[in-house]
Amino acid sequence: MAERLLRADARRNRARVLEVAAHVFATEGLSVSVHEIARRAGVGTGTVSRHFPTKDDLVTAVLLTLTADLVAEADALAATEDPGGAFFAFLGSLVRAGAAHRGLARELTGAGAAAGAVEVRARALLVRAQEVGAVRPDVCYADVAALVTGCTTREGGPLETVVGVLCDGLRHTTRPREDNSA
Amino acid sequence: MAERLLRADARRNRARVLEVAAHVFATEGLSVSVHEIARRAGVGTGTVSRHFPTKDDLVTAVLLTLTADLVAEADALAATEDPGGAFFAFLGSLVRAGAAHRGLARELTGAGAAAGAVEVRARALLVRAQEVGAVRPDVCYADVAALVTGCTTREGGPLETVVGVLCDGLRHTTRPREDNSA
DNA sequence: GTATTATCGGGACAAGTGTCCCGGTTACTC
DNA sequence: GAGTAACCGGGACACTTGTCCCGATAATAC
Repeated sequence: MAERLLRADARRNRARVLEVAAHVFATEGLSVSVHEIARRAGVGTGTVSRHFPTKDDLVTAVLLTLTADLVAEADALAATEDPGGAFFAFLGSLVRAGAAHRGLARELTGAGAAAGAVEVRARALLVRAQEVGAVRPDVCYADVAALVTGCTTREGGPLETVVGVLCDGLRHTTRPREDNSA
Repeated sequence: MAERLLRADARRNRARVLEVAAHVFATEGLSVSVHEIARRAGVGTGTVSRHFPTKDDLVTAVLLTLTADLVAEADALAATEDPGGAFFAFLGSLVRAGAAHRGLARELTGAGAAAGAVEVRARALLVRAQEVGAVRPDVCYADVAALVTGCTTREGGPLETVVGVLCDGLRHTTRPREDNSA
């Protein structure tokens, strides 16, 4: 970490830009311009450009702050004794995080540089839940990611219902059919 | 319809632009420029601009050609004697249509001018399926639309699994709880 | 307090977008 | 087949976006 080498005002500005960007991306999507972010953060466009040479760098940095919490939660859940409960709990967290930062929802579950850590954990939780028979065995991570992304697009209402539907659908199983694959 | 007033070449060009736009929007999303669409259609940008004064007009026109089939199917299903089956069948069609035209998926279920007709039918099918107890009563159309949109983002694999998960989750019900609302 | 140097601000630039317009061409009418 | 008007092509324009640069400024070391 070379953060200590930054000057005090530079650290402040960097943090402020990151904060504003997170808020703006969450509420208005990734299409907001860098100029607008700089304006709202009260800095010049050059300042943003220096800390985050590319818009993609800015997006990645915002994603990193988001994924940190999710990664920590996933690791905690992975140590749980209830693989099914752990998976479904993380599913809810993913949806909530995605819905709270709508512009970044797709990137959250994707294989981007920042979200990779989340994906790895989500995959592991899924596999573990499937091994104990808590989640139907025919779904793969891409299926779950797509469905989660969809849930995050639910606007103007509570997320509980969509998450509930999703969990019920993933559960193993509506009607026991334990041995239709072996 | 004033289409008969168009000159022959104008009709041809209009159809060609529409065709190319549908294909391009489907495979590369709405962010493709009008210039690019004109180039691929082998016409000038002015030609596109005249038939569809605004890019939004072009998108709407493409959506209209898509929704026509869906509307017809929905009307046919609405006359069926199995509300549950009708709803789930239409759900599958919606997902397939959305996945085949990824750039327009969100607009398909939305309240845009062109997709309104689809939404009205989907709402009706949902309500009817809920009335006979085939679909859990706590979901609303916005929930379904969000989940369908998610399914359409599933890339590189078969859609059957996600649709299956979605249907199982929506079905009424994993464990009967008929009277928790009344 | 002064010198130094990292950092700032915002104007500038290139690339890309949607939209419009005009001279030329082609299809339809008689 | 000639006249007319609708239509075409693509260049032009205004605008936005991401990125870079440079003179001005303010923080840090001594």
